[in-house]
Amino acid sequence: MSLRERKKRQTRQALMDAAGRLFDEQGYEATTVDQIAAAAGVSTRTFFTYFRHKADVIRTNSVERVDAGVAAILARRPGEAPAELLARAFDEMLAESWEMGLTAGLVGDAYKLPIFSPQATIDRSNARLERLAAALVGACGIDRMTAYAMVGAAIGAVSGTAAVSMSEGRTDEETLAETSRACRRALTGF
Amino acid sequence: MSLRERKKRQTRQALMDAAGRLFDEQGYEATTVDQIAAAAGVSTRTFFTYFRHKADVIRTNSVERVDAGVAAILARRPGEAPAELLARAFDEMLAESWEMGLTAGLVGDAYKLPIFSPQATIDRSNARLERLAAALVGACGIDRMTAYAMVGAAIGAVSGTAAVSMSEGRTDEETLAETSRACRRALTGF
DNA sequence: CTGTAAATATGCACTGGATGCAATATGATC
DNA sequence: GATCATATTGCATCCAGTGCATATTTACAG
Repeated sequence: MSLRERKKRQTRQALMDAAGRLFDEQGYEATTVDQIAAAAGVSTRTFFTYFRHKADVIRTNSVERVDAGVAAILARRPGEAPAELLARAFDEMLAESWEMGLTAGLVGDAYKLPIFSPQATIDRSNARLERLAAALVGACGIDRMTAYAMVGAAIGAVSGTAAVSMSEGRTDEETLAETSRACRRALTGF
Repeated sequence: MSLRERKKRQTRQALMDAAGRLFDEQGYEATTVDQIAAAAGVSTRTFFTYFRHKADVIRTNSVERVDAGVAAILARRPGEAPAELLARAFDEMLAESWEMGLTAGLVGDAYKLPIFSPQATIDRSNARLERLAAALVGACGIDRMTAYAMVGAAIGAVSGTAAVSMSEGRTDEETLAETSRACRRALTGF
């Protein structure tokens, strides 16, 4: 790997680390991009060459987690039902999510559809939805609509459960178990 | 109703009308709050006394639609299963949503959990999730966690389906039917 | 080692959303 | 009509995000 590439990764990581630390310390809203950039030792302008939005510095993590989910889907066991396969994939993602200490990283800010202008393309933040759904279509041969509905339902169930679980002060382990269960129920019926 | 109250409603409605028209004409992003306020004949600052955020001028509609959903839940038929009840409630909301011409109004920007800072309260935009879940708990006596998971799954399924349906250029009627179906499947199993 | 081209980083100006505050206007009340 | 509460407004300010021009750094050829 070239020096250039190494430096880029280094800067990117420094920004993510600084952001994570500052968000933990002072909360997301209270942290400015200026602070993150300063803590990472680069200019504010440079932050935006690495991340489109302030929130992207978080989502990038989830992108990597979605990789795990996609991988799990692609490793489908012969004959495995789509619902069960997706549930397993979510378990992978959730586990990794918590390992990284980003409690709601996977679920937070999950959707951001363009509300008006039908011609608007789906927001980047929907990339995870799209990737998982596409993998599911490829692995199981189900139709797109169903795949999107399944992934949407799973994310929604996880999100809703995480919200209530955290608000009730559960531990991370409990929350993890609850979200996993909710995800399965969303896919196989309540 | 007092003159004061009437004027307030009038101004509020004028802002919502202006926003809806401008959003339709030029898209959400391209429309500035300045334009909305000007079109409604008030100052920019006044816009923010009526709506917290630019997006609220839309969400207000969806709040009213959630009213319909809550009402449907509260009118539970004796012995009706929670999943079926919630599915019916979503049908009400979706139908009203499309009637109002806000294609993705119900689903767009559905979740916005506070990602970090565990002590942060759930974002207002989750109000609809909370209201529906609370109604479901009250009407059926199921536990909170399950209720949140169900509502989350339903919203997620609708959201995911709407995204793909719109991106494929379906008509509103088709999208409505697809989302309704997806919602049911999320609640009763894929 | 040096000069050059490409990629990166930075500063600066500017737009747009959002908030706080103080001043002003308007409806309610007596 | 005087007075009080409430709305409205302008203004200053903060922060996210973008465009553009400039400077700095890396890659690479000679």
